Amino acid sequence: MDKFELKLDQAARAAWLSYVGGLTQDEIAGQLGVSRPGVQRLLALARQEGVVKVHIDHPIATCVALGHALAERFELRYCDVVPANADAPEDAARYLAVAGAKRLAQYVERSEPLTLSLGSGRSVRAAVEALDRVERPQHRFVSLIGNVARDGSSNRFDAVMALADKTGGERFLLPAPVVAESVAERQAMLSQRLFKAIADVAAASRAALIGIGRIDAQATLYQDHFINDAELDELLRLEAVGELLGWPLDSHGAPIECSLTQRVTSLPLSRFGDQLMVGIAGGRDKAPAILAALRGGWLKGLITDEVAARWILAAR
Amino acid sequence: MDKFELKLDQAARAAWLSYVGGLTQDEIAGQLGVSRPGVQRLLALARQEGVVKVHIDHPIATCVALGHALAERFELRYCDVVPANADAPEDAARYLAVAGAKRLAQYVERSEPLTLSLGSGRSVRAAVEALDRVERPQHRFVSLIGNVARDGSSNRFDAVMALADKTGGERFLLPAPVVAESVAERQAMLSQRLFKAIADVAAASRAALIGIGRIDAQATLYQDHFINDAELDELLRLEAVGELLGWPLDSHGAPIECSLTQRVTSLPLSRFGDQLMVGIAGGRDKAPAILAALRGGWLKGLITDEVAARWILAAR
DNA sequence: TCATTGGACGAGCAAATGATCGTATGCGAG
DNA sequence: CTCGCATACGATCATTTGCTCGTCCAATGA
Repeated sequence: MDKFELKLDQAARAAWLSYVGGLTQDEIAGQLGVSRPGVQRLLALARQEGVVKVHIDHPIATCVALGHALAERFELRYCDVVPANADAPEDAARYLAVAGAKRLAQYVERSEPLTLSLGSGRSVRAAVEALDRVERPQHRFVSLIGNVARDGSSNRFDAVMALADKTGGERFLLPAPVVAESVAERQAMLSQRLFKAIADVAAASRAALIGIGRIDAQATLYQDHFINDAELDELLRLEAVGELLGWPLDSHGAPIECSLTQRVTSLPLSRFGDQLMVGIAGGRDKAPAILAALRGGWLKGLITDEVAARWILAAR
Repeated sequence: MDKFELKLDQAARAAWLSYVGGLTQDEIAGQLGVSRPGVQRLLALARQEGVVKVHIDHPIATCVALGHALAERFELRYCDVVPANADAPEDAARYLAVAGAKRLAQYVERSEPLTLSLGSGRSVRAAVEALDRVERPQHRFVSLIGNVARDGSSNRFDAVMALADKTGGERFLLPAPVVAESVAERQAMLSQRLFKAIADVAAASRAALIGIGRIDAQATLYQDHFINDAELDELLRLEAVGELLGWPLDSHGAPIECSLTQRVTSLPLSRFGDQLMVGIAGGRDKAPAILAALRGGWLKGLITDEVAARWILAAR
């Protein structure tokens, strides 16, 4: 019999005793008549040779695996993947919100004063709503994207507003529409003292939770009338597939320069290099946009669902 | 969603990260936003609820499992089970011998002086033969069963002789036939000074490796003419199924008192209460005998093969 | 409203684990 | 036969793990 096979036999014995039998390495060493480090090596060999197979018998396991793969591929600090319930699509959105709320809670529950940024998107809003109410007046919450509608009214239902309401923290809202009417208007806004002050607060924030938008006829930017038909057409022509804070990205995640971007009032993406930008979005439709954001390296964290995760990993 | 299910979700996540992802509990704690002891508890829960399934992908695994089950059931210090190669039956005997030699080597290789007992049986002999030659003149080897044939000649091929030859150790042989011609002859032998001296050496031995014999027309005792037709018939009538050192046992492992046992010269089984008696035998045919020996509680170690192990465990 | 009890939580500690290093052992080439 | 190389082994140490205990919080009942 082969010398290597004999060793593998021993390794399999050791593996059984360790993983199934539940013995300690010392006991196994006694049983097999080798030293404790010898057992160590046998176990390492058994794992390396694939003799030991571990299976996690729970639906969530595939989600964790997907998240791990995404985190590895795109160098994320973390990636949460929630199950996509095919039977009840509305559940997926709720799962996403709960997962987002969990991450938010990790920050908000801390008692040291903290600055947190929030982007736009229904998912961000839903995450905030899923958060438990907790008194944290010491925190500051900044919106990274304008919350003024075309008609000049402030959006009462902004995520920052909701979060500040829930915690009693301070709120900092960008006093601007997402897209200015003209380049000159944008310049005027950006040079406001208040605007700069808010940008400073945002720069000091620990982390940011932002939505990821798609660019097509169902794009939020378009449906909420932040951009018009002509602007959408231009973006589609330039092959934009997604947007972060209103900044359009191509399929490789590179920012797209165009007439629209001359008038976007959000803080530039490049300003967030050192903070933990977390994207939250899910669903097959948003997958290409998420992939673009990941490829561009803009995100350090991601909260998504199984469907999007699978699509992205399959897209290579 | 159920509170318990949520916890199990978390537990499954933790289990995946730990067993598949290979993260430490500290890292998992960071990922999941719980304390390290929390992860500990989650992993314990996952194991307890059967979320984690470990499979050892190697034929030897079933052998180890069988051995473990036998050791548990019959309170053995250890139980080695070797694979039964259905294609090559002669291999089974060699495997058994190698396994026996391994256990023997554990004792023999020690440098402190050691006394070791050996019983009868082809398996014991084969185990000794499979042992590597090693110089250990400090050891003492005792035979627990007579090695004098009916014609008065000493059995040159006794296991003790072979082992002493291999190691240069001292040999102590019982100067008697296995079964005396008469009760009186047995008395005479047992009262010899030499006989008593050997019994004392045997009593001082650390461990004993003994064969397990079956009682039927193919019984070694009978085929080697240690007992005659009439004696075999008596044993069968009294429902003996096996023997240890010539002492017949019924199917529950209880010693059988009969005319034959009045003349057996081996040391009584009850004398070995405090030492490590290891049985070695395999094969479907010997399985009932092995089961009897186990049920009687005579053995503290067992070396057998897959076929016998399966039969014994199935016999309940 | 307050006391009580059950359960969860985290600090701290002992045991177990994985890894490194120096040493021994065997094997092949010269 | 001897040298050099490579491989394997076991002592030792840092890290990780499992566990115990005291504490706290929430639910329950008087």
